[in-house]
Amino acid sequence: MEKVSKETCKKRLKGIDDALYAIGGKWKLKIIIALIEGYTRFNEMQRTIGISAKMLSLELKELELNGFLTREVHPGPPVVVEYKVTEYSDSLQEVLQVLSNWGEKHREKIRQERSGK
Amino acid sequence: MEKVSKETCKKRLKGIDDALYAIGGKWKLKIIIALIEGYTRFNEMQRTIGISAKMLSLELKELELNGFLTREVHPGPPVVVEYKVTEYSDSLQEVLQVLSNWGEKHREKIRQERSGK
DNA sequence: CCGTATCCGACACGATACTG
DNA sequence: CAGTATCGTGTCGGATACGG
Repeated sequence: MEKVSKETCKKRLKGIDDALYAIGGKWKLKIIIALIEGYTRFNEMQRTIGISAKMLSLELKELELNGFLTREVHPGPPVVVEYKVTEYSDSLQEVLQVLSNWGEKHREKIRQERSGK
Repeated sequence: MEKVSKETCKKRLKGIDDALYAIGGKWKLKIIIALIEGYTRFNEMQRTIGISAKMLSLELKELELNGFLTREVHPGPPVVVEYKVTEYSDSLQEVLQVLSNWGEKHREKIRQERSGK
């Protein structure tokens, strides 16, 4: 012990790799949060997340392809487009929770360090 | 209910934002894993993670500045440089575990979908 | 062994304008 | 409202070479 465990290390690295491939980047997790919290419309999400239309459009397509959400077009008029999370996105709830909590605590730590100077 | 809860949404978005700022990107989590698993040397980590010397050097500096690791130089000869995780990095254990597990399951899901065609 | 320096391409991302 | 098109910029990150 004390020394490197190559197997578990490789396994964890691989897992992180796969996760980042699917949900890495600046926007994907945020979009999924917005969807989970109930946002369904394009412009609504754009404002909430603070993302450009271009990026949102691109990311939504990727997320749909990967099974995280569905895109429904309700013929109008007015035509309405709704984005909804799939059940599969629920598997991310724990990830979201843990990561968001950590980020919150981390921010708090940074804040204290700066005021402590 | 059913409708958007703006408060919790904003809070989660902010948390994710802070987290990604500190540990986002392609390499930081992987480096921390390698350190936690016991790797301490530069070249060792480089090979294990599959990262270029340039990026590893850059990321190590950032991680040190943010309190995730320490850099120890043991005068030689031969001179030995060791990188070690700080206690604070332990706060990431849960994040790492959850994310890595999710990634593993996700990969498995993708694999099955492809073979199922 | 532990890096730094330099060059370079790819692309992530933003801003803006425009369309049905 | 829900996007697409275009343009421009910065950063990411690999390859290579080099130095203590």
